[in-house]
Amino acid sequence: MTSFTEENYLKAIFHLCENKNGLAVSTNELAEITQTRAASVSDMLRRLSEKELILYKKYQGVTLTEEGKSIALKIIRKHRLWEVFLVEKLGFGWDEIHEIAEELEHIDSKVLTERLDNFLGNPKFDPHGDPIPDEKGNMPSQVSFKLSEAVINTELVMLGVSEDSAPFLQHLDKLSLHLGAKLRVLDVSGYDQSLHIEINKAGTIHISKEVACSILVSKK
Amino acid sequence: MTSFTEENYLKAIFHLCENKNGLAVSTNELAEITQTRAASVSDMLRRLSEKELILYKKYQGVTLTEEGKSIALKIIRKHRLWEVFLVEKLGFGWDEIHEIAEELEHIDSKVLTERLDNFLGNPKFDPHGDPIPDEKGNMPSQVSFKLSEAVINTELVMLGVSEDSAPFLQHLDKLSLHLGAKLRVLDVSGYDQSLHIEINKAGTIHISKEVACSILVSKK
DNA sequence: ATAAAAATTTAGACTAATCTAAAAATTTAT
DNA sequence: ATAAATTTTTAGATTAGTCTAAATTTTTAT
Ligand SMILES: [Mn+2]
Ligand SMILES: [Mn+2]
Ligand SMILES: [Mn+2]
Ligand SMILES: [Mn+2]
Repeated sequence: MTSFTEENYLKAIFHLCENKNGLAVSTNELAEITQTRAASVSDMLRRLSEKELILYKKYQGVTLTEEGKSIALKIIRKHRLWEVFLVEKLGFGWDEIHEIAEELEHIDSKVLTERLDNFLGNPKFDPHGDPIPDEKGNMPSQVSFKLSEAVINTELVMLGVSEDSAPFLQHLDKLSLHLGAKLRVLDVSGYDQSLHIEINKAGTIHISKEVACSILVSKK
Repeated sequence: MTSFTEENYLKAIFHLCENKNGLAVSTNELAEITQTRAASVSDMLRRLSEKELILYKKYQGVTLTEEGKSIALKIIRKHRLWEVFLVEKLGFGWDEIHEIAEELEHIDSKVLTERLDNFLGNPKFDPHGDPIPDEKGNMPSQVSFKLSEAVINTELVMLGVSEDSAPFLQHLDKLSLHLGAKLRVLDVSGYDQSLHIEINKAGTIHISKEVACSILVSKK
């Protein structure tokens, strides 16, 4: 059995690896993301390694074994399914769900997960646009790029966000930037790289480079 | 903050107290219900007492303080709401939900609980007929008595069960004994006190005294 | 009223998860 | 290539929750 804590570590390793294209994750990175000290991480890595959930060479960072990856994907599946539930069924905003899903993701019942998935209509993406792995851990793929890298005047669709802090998501809400919105970059400032964009052919707004970097889009 | 474990102890004390009409609960009773040893219980009681969640005098048993009771009722509220969700929304049988609800009841989010309550239509009773406390901890009350104590030939409605083990509930399923069923006791055996009962004016069955003792009914 | 039995608590030990401080290894800069 | 800085690990301690075995208290039976 994997504990609540072990599951959080595996998930953190998975996410960090993902952002680094498979490169090994460092102790300090994990300490930061799990809100603990490096010493605690070292100790946990030793234990996860004994359980063969990670590949770990002292001082050389860590990656997941197949089994570790499989567990991480199951947690991520549950996290994202519960997020869909919270938004679609209970009417939560996308900025309010992360902490609750952090707890729900550890509920240990295969049949519950599969029934929930069905109840929700087998969604492929969560409310932040993140892909929901299937029972076997396969992620639906979706080609997307940062809004900040879009070609001017191209028709775009907003598919996701790469940050999910509440303040960021609330900021997007204020600007009416929701998943599915049709976007078009009208202009990029030469001074601060802020973007002037059109939303749903209706109005236009200005957004900072930082915001544009965290918005994921595809060509329409 | 109360831990997962502390919450389970408080809930156990609440339920045991309930069955004894407010009398103090013994260490051994708690050890049995929490699946631990008496020594572990003693230790936990010392800690809960320090937190002023229970009234505890060594060797004299334990009762809940108002605060302890309030926490226990919040957990029970969540347990029963999640049970309704599992049956009404996800299609689980009443025999499959207890263990899952044991985990879900510890999810700590007031707003989640209240939104779930609304989503479910503010149910007053769970799938086993047990009352769901409201936000303030008030239990809806319902007068019921054991089927084994019913007067012969009276019209009855099945309101709940006082045991919720899967084998017992599955046994009731096989006999088509569901909440809301209209029952009538036709006869009680002088030999083994087994009952001959009519269900929904449709058919009749024989049930043992033990089963009849765990079925709660009211006059129609 | 004593002794035996049962229930409960204490003592001492263990594991998981964490911490701080110190030691060791690796990386970076001169 | 060596020293300095940074990262990581180890050592030793702490807390929650559990256990077994022993001691203590309460209850029951003679
Ligand atoms: Mn989590
Ligand atoms: Mn998400
Ligand atoms: Mn529980
Ligand atoms: Mn129930």
